[in-house]
Amino acid sequence: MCDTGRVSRIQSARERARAEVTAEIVAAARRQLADVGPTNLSLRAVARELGVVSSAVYRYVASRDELLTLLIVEAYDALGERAEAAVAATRGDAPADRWVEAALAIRAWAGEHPHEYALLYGTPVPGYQAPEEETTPAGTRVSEALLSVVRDAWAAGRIDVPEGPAVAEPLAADLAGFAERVDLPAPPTVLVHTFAAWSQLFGLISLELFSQTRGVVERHEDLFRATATTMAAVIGLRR
Amino acid sequence: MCDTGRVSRIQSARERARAEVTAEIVAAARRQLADVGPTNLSLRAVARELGVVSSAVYRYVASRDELLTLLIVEAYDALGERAEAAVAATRGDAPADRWVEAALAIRAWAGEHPHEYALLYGTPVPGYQAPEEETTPAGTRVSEALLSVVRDAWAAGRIDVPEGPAVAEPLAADLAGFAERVDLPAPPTVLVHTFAAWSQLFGLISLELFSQTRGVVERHEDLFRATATTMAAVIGLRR
DNA sequence: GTCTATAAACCGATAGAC
DNA sequence: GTCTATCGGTTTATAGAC
Repeated sequence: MCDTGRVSRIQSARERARAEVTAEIVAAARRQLADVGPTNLSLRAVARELGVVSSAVYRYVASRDELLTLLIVEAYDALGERAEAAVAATRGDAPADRWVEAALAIRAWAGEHPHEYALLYGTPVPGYQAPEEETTPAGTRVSEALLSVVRDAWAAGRIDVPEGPAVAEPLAADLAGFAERVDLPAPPTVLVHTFAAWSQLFGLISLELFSQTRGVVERHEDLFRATATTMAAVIGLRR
Repeated sequence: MCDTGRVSRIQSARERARAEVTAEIVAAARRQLADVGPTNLSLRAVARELGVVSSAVYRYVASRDELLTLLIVEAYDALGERAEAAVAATRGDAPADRWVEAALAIRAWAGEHPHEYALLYGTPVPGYQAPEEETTPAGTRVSEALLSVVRDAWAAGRIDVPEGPAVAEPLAADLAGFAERVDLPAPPTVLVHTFAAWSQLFGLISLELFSQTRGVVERHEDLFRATATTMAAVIGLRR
């Protein structure tokens, strides 16, 4: 009993050390991401930066792809946390304001971590397939945070369902399934608008970050806020 | 006179041959794009595919980066042409329908050429800076085609300017400058909505193509059409 | 768990013969 | 304009000594 206690304590110390080294490896990889991009991420370069020979790294990370997966999960979690914090901090505020604040938080994170954002929402790395079981939970957090704003508003009766043509059938059923899965019992129209707002948000961030708005406009943040506000209104979120 | 005529005819024949070979090189590069991505595009592999030694390719293309530029311009032109065709084909139709058709055309091209779309609107290639003088003219075509739908509608008085809060000042001036540059004398609100629609369009395409909508919904095209229709209404385009 | 050493590839770009 | 040959780098991943 006492023995197993000591053993497990020793093992956990070992595991802690292991986790620490792994964290250093991921940190070095994150720095590397910035100047070579995800497809040229190199285990050797990571080892070099850590002042260690490449084969040593293989004791902690099985392959280049696994390192990539670690980076992706870490980034999804960081972004998700940020979005969740923004949503939590605005509990009780007007739904439209909550949407805009969440959108701004996501954009801010993207601006601070452009290469990690690109890793998540940019071009997929050729030849790399993210293991869904590991990345999906983390990847869902951001969108779920946004969705929770709409869910809360709907539950509180603070969405003005717009008039307009009903959503036609093949899509309506599809959206009903989605509504059930995410526990958001709003009509299809509201869901379509939510998808529009969601894609607008990531769309503008990507266009900004990937230099498609250069020379078009100067006040990027103001424009972003204005479009996010527009989309909150499109969903019908009250202000 | 006769001599220079012959010489120039010979030279032009030579130039034609040169252009033909260059086209083959670009075509091979385009195929390569699909399985290694833009950052790992390799002059050597292109040469290999053409059954030629790598140094031979340098007679036609100065560097790997120049090859990338050729690919980008080609892709921008193809997409631009497609969008322009959709806009031209719907001349006289309801503005809202024109927007949706143009959006669908862009999405269709992206679906048919995912890797080229990713080259244009995905993560920038690290270490590569596109020469603006060469890529900008081609790159502008798509957005200009979309913008022309709004411009035509505005000129014809077929945009319903929505009520709502005025655009605040630093942004309003910025947008006024944009309006002037693109010759679209619409109020700031309309411009904000146009930007929202534009970013929504590319946003949803990117999210689809980069596998961020997997497991969320099935009827991707229907959803895309619905959101594009929504955004046309947001701009105020009549139907 | 870190090291040396190695295998077996890959790359961009250039020099110089033909 | 295509070839051979070369320079000077890069990579993933493994084997085996310590």
